[in-house]
Amino acid sequence: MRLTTKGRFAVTAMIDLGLRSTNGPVALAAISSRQQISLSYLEQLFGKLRRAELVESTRGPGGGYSLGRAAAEITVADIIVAVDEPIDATGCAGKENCMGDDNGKCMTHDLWAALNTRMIDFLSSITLKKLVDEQTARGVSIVEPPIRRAISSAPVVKPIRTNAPNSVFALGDAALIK
Amino acid sequence: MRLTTKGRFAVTAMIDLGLRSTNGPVALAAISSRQQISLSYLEQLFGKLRRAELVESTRGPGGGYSLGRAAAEITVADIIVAVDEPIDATGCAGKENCMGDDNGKCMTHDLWAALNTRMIDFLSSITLKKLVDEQTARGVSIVEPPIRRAISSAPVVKPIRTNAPNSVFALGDAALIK
DNA sequence: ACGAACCCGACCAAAACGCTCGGCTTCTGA
DNA sequence: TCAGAAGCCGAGCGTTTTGGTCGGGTTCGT
Repeated sequence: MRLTTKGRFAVTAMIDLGLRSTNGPVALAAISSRQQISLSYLEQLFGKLRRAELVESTRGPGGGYSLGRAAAEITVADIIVAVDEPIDATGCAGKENCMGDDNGKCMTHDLWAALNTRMIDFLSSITLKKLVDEQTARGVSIVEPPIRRAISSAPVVKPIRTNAPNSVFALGDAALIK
Repeated sequence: MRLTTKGRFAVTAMIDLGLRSTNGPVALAAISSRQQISLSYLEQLFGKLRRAELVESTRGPGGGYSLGRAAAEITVADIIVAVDEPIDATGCAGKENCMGDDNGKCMTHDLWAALNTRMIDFLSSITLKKLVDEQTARGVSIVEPPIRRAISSAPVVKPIRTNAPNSVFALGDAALIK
């Protein structure tokens, strides 16, 4: 269970999807412009999400992505596990041959097993539906005009974003952490 | 709030420290050989931990590190925040000028603020004391001979470890995730 | 058939990860 | 007093991850 911006992007996109997937599939380009995530990056993320069967795709014009199952059945843990590679921090990769000098048992292994399951349990308790409801409660306007051949203006604002993994500004977190 | 092996190493080392810091400071070399973490890497981590006042250092022979305050007053969140760089996943780095096409409010920002605080709250609820107690309950033998000029053998086993951030084997997680 | 949308793989720069190395300061004990 | 144990510190290094671009495809509605 890793926790990076990648998983955060995925969760954000999934919420966006959950907010407007009531009437037909949602195109990635729409999510891209709304959430300011690069389209190609979204494609990668949704490739994994689709392989994890969290979303379904419909190709061709008018297509896009829809939720693979009910929003109440999708948890944050599902999403993060789907997009992030698994890590092993035990030092003894699952094996039991790990022992220090004086203590004959590997401490790290069971420790992280415990903490990891706690994390998963926690993030599994937060469903996508809960997050979506929070957003609608906060009054996010979901207009999504049922397009169907009506656009000509709105020349697709390219999301400007440096390729720096984390921005120099962390002031958003300054209030959060501590 | 990022969650990588870095923070895991730090927590592991802090538990090791909490386990044996009852009688005097603990040398990093001891933690290194027990937990199989490179000494120099430990030095970097403990540099940050010291600057965060989670540990105190005593120099000179017989020196080492001890907890900066009671183990019950140190949380996992404290440790992780101390060693990991902060990240910003909001897209709008704390500012309010972020708005999509149709919705005039930034969704991502408050969303991650909420989820982030939830994570912090959760990890803040786990104290170092709790983890240390779990370990002693599981019967970790803490012998730590009060050395004082008595070593000549035991030629400091160099911790072998690839410099791969996460090992190829993730079987430890296979049982944990899902 | 045009084009909207998903699909996919290659590639890329910057950053973080985990670690090494070398030199330094501080302090203890013989 | 002085060797050595320990913390301190910064430069650097190879690899992986991150976030992204590009170019080409395959479907499929209109």
